[in-house]
Amino acid sequence: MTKKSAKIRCWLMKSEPDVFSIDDLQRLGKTAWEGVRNYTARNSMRDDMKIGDLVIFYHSSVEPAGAVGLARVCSAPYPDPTQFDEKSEYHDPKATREAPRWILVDVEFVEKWPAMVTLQALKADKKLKDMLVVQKGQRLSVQAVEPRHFVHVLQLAGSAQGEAVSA
DNA sequence: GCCAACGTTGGC
DNA sequence: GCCAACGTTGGC
Repeated sequence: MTKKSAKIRCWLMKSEPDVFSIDDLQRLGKTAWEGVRNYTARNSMRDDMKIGDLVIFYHSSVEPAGAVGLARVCSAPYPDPTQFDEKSEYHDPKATREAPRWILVDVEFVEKWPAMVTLQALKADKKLKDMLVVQKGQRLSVQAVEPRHFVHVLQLAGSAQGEAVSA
């Protein structure tokens, strides 16, 4: 194992499929990851994400919940335009264009998996017991994923990218 | 729909 | 700067 693999940046991003699903991303090709209103999640997008980083797309608040595909970061961070939009449900009256509060990145579609890897399956896998998404009570919507966890999830999913990422 | 866990706000 | 109250997330 070389140090190179440790430098792979991997993420997991949650979305409620009723609001925005992997199918929506596939159809659009890419999207601005609007509406994140949590500072930890924002900081990840603002400070740590780089163009080309791979993202597990996760469907939350749905039965069953789980990982459904792969996306890729495809922009530098920039202010979430919805914070300035009074008509948006994501409007933030405390944000100004001079001092934006909420920063996002664009993500592009990579692949949809043949079947969801359910949260239940993630929780049942001993290799993933330290993965953030399976921890009780955790609800961070943008989270870093350790490469060993990332690769394993892709293997469970039968991802076409799995081989390339682990190589 | 319930509610545990967590994050944010605001009074002090 | 503490912490109670409140609002939200998200699994179940």
